[in-house]
Amino acid sequence: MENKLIAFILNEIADMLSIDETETSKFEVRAYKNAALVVESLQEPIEEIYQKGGKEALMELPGIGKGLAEKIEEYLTKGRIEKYEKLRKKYPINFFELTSLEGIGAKTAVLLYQKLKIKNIADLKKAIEEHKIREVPNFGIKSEEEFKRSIKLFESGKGRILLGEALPIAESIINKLLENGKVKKAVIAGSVRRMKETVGDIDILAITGEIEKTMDYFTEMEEVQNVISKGQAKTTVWLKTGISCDLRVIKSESFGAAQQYFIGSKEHNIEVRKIALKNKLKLNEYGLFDSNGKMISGEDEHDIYEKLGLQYIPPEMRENKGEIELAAKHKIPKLVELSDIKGDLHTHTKDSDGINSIEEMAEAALQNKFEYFATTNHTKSLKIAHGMNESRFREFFKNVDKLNDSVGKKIKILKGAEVDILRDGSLDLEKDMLKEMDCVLGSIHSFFKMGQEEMTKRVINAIDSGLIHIFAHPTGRIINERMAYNINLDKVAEAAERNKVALEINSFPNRLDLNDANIFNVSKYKILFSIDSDAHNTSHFQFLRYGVGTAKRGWLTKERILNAKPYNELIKALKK
DNA sequence: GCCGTTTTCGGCCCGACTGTTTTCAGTCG
Repeated sequence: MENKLIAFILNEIADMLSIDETETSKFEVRAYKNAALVVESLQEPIEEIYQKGGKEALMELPGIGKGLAEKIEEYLTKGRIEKYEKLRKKYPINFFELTSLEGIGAKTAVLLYQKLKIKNIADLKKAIEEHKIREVPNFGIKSEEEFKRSIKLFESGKGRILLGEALPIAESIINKLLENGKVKKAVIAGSVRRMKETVGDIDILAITGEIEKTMDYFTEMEEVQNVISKGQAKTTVWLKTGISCDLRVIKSESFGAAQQYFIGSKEHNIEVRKIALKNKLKLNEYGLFDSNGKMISGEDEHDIYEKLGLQYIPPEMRENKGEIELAAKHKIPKLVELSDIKGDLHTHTKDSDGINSIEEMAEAALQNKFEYFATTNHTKSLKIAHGMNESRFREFFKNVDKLNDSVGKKIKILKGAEVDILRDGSLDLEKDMLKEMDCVLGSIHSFFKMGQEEMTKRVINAIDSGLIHIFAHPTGRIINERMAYNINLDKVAEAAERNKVALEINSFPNRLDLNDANIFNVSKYKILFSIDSDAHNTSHFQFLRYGVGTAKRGWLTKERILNAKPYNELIKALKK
């Protein structure tokens, strides 16, 4: 797949063009940047698009016209783009590396190259050590320190953290701001609000009558490591947890506009602003304005979308993936909510690798107001997790039966297992045993490195067995730790449709598997999804909100969610 | 370099903060 590489080249061309900026090339730069984004987010390999429809098919893509289609064609047929080669000769700089440092864009990179022959981060490090940066015109000691800090950040690799870490921090900061009394209202914006699986920073919007005191309080919170910038409208701090946090002070008449703007995404906002322009209106973070500059909306986010002729768009959908077209037709689906989830179908107890007993899990499930949950311990071949064999399951289920007798009126406990799908696709427990269970998850915990064909066949074998209800964490990826195994999800979804097997959306913060893009892609099949916590202790039930957020990012409604069904319907669905 | 429900020419999202300067360019979101 050449998409990433072509996007990379288009980005570099944009960087290099931006150096010699005349009035016209400013927009050429934007065109290249925009095209890079389009190519990178394509679901299909661009070489396939080209093979099928040639240059004309490329020109069908948004933001790609004749010129860019020819550049892409040149790359696909000759393996090189002349314009790119020429620019590279002029600027032999590792732009990708240098511009990924905070505070360095293409122009600074070139200035550093022209003055100090700096081509990459290693060169920059050396120049900082030798205190050469401060000798360059327009730079000083502060710039030198800023670059040093950026490199440290880059090398620590802590640029992005898990949603599951960021959201609780953001909520805690908001609570403190509200308790402090100076802040009337505070909300989360940015990628945290959009429930992206990882986030690069935390954005908080607040209304306050006492700006300076609020900014002072914010910069002095115990979570803060150091202050990056501090102003009347915006203050940025670096948190001890290794992420930056922006606090923006908003006037109440602009609060809706600010939310619309700062929730993003950037790509979504650009499209919404274009719609405003088409209607001879202007939209910015302060409000929606008519051609006379009169504010016609701003306090309420819903009202802004409405005045633009758009249905309200849930933050999780705001990625410019077609949601604006749907909103214009008033066809935004009613997405699943956490309150729709009636129970959890993937949980563990201390009998395999969990922490709590089945009794404690039942109590916690009750507190979460579940109608039911399934207890699904690991099976015998997963030794590391104390996987259980048939006789241990039988013993364990006697306990569950007893517990159901006593709490069954309040909550139903389904007997199940997370059964290993072995190398050949067979299952790690006797068939008769599996048939007796209420809810069986199949999952992969071994031989992750199989080729795509073999891995896909292995999983389809398991799905075709008719013995599993849910295929758990379908790609096996662990964010920032382990790549997804190589599997053809389309074929898996086809098999799941055939066998009425649900695909899991595992809510564990470092899994979120299926992810948003996977969900979006396979939702074209007539399958259900199961949003599960994979709880290994009683507090893990709270992870469900991340799974629900991911499902919303994949545009799912509650009708598509197996465990949004009430108990009686769930049982019927599982019997099938 | 892209694009079209005023346009095949003339637009293209836009405001905040910083550093080093003294009026603004660069970067970011």
